[in-house]
Amino acid sequence: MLTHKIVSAISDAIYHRRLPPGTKLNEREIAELFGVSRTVVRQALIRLSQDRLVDVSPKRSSAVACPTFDDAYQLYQMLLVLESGVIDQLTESISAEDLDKLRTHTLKEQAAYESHDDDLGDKLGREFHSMLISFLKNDIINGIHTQLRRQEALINALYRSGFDYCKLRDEHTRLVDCIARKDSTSAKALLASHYNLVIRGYKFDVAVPPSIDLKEALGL
Amino acid sequence: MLTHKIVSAISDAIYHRRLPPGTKLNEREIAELFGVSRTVVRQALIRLSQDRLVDVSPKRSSAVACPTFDDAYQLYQMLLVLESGVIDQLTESISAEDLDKLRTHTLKEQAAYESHDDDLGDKLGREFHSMLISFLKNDIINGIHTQLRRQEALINALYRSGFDYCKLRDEHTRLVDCIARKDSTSAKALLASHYNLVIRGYKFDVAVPPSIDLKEALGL
DNA sequence: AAAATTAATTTGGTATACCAAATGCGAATC
DNA sequence: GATTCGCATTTGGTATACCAAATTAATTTT
Repeated sequence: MLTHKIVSAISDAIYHRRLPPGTKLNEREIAELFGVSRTVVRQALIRLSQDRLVDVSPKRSSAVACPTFDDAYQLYQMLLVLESGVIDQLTESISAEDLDKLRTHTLKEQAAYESHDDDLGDKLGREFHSMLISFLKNDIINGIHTQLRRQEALINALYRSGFDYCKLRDEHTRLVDCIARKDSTSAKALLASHYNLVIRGYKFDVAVPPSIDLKEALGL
Repeated sequence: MLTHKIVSAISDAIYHRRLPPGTKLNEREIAELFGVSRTVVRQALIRLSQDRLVDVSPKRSSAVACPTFDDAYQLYQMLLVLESGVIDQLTESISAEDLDKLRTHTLKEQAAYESHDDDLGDKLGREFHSMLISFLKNDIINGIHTQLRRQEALINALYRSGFDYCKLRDEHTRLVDCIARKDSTSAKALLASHYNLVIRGYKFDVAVPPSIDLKEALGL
């Protein structure tokens, strides 16, 4: 299915911040870039808009979504709600192996931090949350979570300034400890302050994202 | 936008169990029923498939989704996770007016039960959960929740046998009490047993849903 | 008569064509 | 010189057309 190919390409480009928020997505242009018809592109844009990755207003050009600051708040509230609920479930049922996986992961995060590899640390930090969710083995929850993370990428592209990676990494380690001793209350409190920290790291003065060459951003 | 019209019509028909799971959705047939082109129908089906309301396999006719029993379990786990997280948030911040709204609603549920109006009781029972979620005023969470409830309708159509409305209604009342005294632990325990009860009410021997006249089901 | 094979028809995937609304640009006006 | 009006162009919404895969029906073969 060609549609899927285009959805992946665009959502990947958004996730890796090659397509900044606000970028106009002209249907004919994209169709030509991929060598397909507008029909397919249109279907792809519909999917992406349902994932809140692109804004589509009638008779007006679609564009990479520009989440407001309120959108960001709501997204992190949703992530908090979701992961809190997951932690409630996991503290009762998590296996020893899964706990080990989490611990191993936090060690990797620490290593990335110590070698000052910010991109890697960033990636690992996100993977930590995905890993946590995946332990529930619930496809619905996993799907929704990855969808939320894609939106987060968009928000980061807009609002993120420098992060305090050390602090975040440390919180992941402590979170694992809470889960290990089945202390879901502390775990959730930690999670809440974690996300608060993330939001606080945002800058309000949004720089208008530079316009971008579509062809290059999509890797074509 | 014609697409939206068709999405609404189909998802409404599914939600109100006029379109049973497994119903074949022929693109040309639907196009003709609505007096539109297949292009539009196809776009609608893509949206619906992303909401897990229709299954679409390549080169094979789309059909109203037939969730497995495992899908049902995962859905209720998701609902539990989501609503647990919401309750965590609400117990800290719910307003007196919102609490009143909940209480008023449970009274309505009781009235419906006493007058043996099962359909109304069912409707009110679902609205209770939606109301709870809506108090967070988070569009993302609301959107995902309504999407989940649509899937639930599909599951009910397949697996539901008789419900113990009395018990469910009573649990809603007790849930409100827990929230009122900010006892989120009990509230969540109640919610968990609530959903367990729902699942337990399901019957395993799935009757093959009767085939249906599309035109009638879509109200055309 | 049952099973397998093939021909006919249905049906989904994609491309192209057409229309109308929106955008952009240039000229005319104040 | 700034603003506004109107025309040209772009661009999204929908319909139609064509192809290939899948389903069904028919036919043949064992």
